[in-house]
Amino acid sequence: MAFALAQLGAHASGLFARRLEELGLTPAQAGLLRLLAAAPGRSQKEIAADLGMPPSRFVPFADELDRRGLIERRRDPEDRRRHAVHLTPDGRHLLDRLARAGREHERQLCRGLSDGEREQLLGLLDRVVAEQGLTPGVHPGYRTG
Amino acid sequence: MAFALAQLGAHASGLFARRLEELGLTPAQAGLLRLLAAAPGRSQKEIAADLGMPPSRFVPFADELDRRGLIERRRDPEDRRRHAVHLTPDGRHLLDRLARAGREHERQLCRGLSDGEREQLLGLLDRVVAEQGLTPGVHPGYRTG
DNA sequence: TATTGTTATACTCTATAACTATA
DNA sequence: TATAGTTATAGAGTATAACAATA
Repeated sequence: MAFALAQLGAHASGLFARRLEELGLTPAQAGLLRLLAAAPGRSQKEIAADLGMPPSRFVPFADELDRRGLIERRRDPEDRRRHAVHLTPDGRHLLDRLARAGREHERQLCRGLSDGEREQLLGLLDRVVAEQGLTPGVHPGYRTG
Repeated sequence: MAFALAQLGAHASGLFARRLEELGLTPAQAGLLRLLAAAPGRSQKEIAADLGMPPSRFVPFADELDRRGLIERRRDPEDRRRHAVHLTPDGRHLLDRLARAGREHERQLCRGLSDGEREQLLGLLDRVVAEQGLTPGVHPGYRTG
């Protein structure tokens, strides 16, 4: 079972990464966009910590998306050292396309299962997620740890 | 469901990687040991292709395990260009410990499920594996592609 | 001349540490 | 003096290309 889970997890991640590639995004970039939608306007340092990267790496990482007009930094007038990071309208639009890609991805993985089977599988997976002490809806990617 | 699979797959791989670490192995090194047990005596070039790495990378990769006495290269007397790669007795012994670690890993992931539920889950996962066109028992790791 | 294994070079990615500006 | 952001430097890992031995 461990093997089937690892195999399917890699398969699912790989397929989704390919869909992201069609949108011009890496998984990490998509993660930042989602994070900004959920919690806009935070400092680069805070966001970098959430993403598990040092601030020095966040800078060029954000530069790329900034250059493409998907995010923007706004200097905090209260504390001019802080750069609050926000989605731009273009970024929000791309996030919509990303959500659509996610729904198609889900359909692609579930094909061949009946509705009942799909619910049954999801129920069992959720049981294992809980039993393993994982937080539903959050996963740290494939880093070691 | 895609998310739960990716999350659990990463979790399972991460836990197993930690067990391997206790044996002093990376996942790639463990993969080579398993491959040598299944198909001993092949050339470095063939094995490198199976593992998806260029021959130039296989050399230092194998050097490490060679230095630790887990594998050995034997020059093919028929064609002295070829170096046939084999497990040593120490390598076979480590492979036994690896198999034990795998069984413990499996138990750890299945805990909290009844025997019936475990079989049900495994059956559904196998269905998805087949539906997605994956080969049971083989997965390429988390590389892109 | 072609092939196996090896070494050398160059490139990418990343983290740590130095630096700038604001506080 | 301390902190947010940035830039510089250095290290690991990797692939491509050159090389040596054998066919």
